[in-house]
Amino acid sequence: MNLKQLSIQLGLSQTTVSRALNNYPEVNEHTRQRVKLAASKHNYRPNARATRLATGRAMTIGHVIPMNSSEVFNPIFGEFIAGASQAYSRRGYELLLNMAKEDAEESIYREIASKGSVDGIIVHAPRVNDSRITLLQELGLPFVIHGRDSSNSSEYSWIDMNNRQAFYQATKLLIDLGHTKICLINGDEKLNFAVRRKKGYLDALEDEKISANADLMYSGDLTEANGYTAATHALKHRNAPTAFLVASYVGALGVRRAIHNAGLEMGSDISVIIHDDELAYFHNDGDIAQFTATRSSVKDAGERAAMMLLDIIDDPGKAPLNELLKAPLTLGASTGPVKK
Amino acid sequence: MNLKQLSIQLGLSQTTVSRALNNYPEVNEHTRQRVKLAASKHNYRPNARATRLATGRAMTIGHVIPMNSSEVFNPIFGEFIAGASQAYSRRGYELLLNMAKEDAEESIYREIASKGSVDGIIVHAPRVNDSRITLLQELGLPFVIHGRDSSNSSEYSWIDMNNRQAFYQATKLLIDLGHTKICLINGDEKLNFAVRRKKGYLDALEDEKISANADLMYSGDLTEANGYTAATHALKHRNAPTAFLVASYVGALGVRRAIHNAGLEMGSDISVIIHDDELAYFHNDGDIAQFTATRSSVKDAGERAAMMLLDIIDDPGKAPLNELLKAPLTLGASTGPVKK
DNA sequence: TTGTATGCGTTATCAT
DNA sequence: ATGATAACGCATACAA
Repeated sequence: MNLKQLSIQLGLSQTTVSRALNNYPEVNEHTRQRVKLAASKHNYRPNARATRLATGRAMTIGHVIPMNSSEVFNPIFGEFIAGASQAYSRRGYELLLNMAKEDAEESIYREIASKGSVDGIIVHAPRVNDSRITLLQELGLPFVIHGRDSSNSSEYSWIDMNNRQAFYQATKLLIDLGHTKICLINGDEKLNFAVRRKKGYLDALEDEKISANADLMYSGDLTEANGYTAATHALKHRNAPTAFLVASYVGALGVRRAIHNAGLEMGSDISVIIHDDELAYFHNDGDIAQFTATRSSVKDAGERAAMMLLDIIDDPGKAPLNELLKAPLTLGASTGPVKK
Repeated sequence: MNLKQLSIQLGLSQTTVSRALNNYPEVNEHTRQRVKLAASKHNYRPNARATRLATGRAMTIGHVIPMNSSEVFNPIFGEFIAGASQAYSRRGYELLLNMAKEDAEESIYREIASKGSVDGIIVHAPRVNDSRITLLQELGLPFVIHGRDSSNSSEYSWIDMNNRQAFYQATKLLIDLGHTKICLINGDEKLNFAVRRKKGYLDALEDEKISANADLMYSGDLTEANGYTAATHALKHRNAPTAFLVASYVGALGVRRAIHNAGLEMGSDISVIIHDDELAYFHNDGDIAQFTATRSSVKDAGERAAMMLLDIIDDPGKAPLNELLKAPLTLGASTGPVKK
């Protein structure tokens, strides 16, 4: 059933039927009711392909997720997207997922911009000095970045958490507890968020006159296995750490395994602080949370990012939007004073 | 730049330019080169909204992910979709993600079918006697299910792993090792896959004349926390299990935590077998795998499901496709003979 | 080998 | 308050 058929059935013009369904004010209320009834009776819905051509809007947002060589899908993306999806469905948008291979990146973005299957995109996992940002500014496609570049941060729209502050505060707490050998297990330091976190860690050490030790810093995809390997390695070091600062819950699961394997007890023998993205499959809850953590819901971030983007699309003239989320430090069972 | 402008630039008709770009054989090779050069020079790409209306195909596949009340995004979906995405990009398709609230399910599927923004869908997480299957058959929208209904399995297309067989074999191994008190920590038994796994477990017990004990069976979302809670509870039972059978790696991380908290050692004191979906963030590898496991790559399943669906779309007359994946049992460090 | 004319199913403009 | 007609940007049947 299409608009033409429906209008013939009703003895009205396509125009009137279309207007009735789209709630144009000028249409007679009785007519509107009659049209809507017939539409739902015949299960009519406007063809999206035609609507999109006619209006020039795709009513679709693209999420571009970089897939690196290891082709790993980070659970954090899923959660962020689940949040964004709520905003889209409220406002009649659909979500297109694009898993871009890093090597063909520029052409992928150019294609997205010119083919017109989306009205805007959310950019995930920005790198240090990410070339995508200037590219997207050139292309003129509305976008919001989950994260930031190092500079020029008010010239485009982004949402981010305060990575430096969170890791500064976490490191400070460990130092206050007497720890001086603190091992950082960080995300991939090609990515901007990881660099900011490292800076927070290093700044806190410096403020407390503790010299940083490169042997106690790891960087990589935050998988369980990588967390395990890094922590196991660190614990074998002649100057083994008494505390770990881990950039994700999933990575911390590997750290926890390494600690147990070394015959140590988390919280008493060894302290651990994580950053907790509040993933639904990895709740850090309970009477006392398992891990002391800086927390920030990545699902909320996704929803807010989506709303920002839709606002920008609705009002293309407006200035870029920026939002910096807090990540408060919450105490759990995994931290304690250093053992003498 | 659109087709009209490009064709004027070239002094050709839109038709010829269109044919040249779409590799129609009749167009002069020299003309084709000239057209393609101009197209890439001007960064021209056909407008997807127009192409879709003209061809009647969306070149897009929908993935419908049920979000239940807890609104949880399962990492397994992400991995499956990452696999599917590879097939789509090879064949020029895009991926639309639809996170459907369970309460409005029927209307969501009707809308997907009638609005025409996708050419087919992949259905995730089929339930027991899932009403979506007959609905989709009525609607006539091509679909592939990841999993199966209980019956009529050759009347629609699906890809699934042999859940019953996998869990039968795993249970059998535990029994061979002398375990009789085996605790099942299963997925949500509203879902079909979980029911099949339970059947494998129960069948093996029955074949070995071991009586099943409802106190040793848990069912729910396979989060770390739920795995922990279930295992902790089981270990406090007066007839505590000597082995766990866990339906996912993530759930098993919680089980592992519970075992450690109880002061037990996995592998020697307590055996654990998991089903391993081979998620990238949760590799069960190493010289000796951490967990003894039945394994089946859900990413591969996603890729194969996508290929099946595209084949069905290309040839609508063909009979439904079915594919049953094996999940071989591989030995790891988490199993051993029962302690006397 | 190229061009003309029509159609895809809507929305939007301009009349009435 | 309703209708006729054009426009969106392509693909394709038919003509040459």
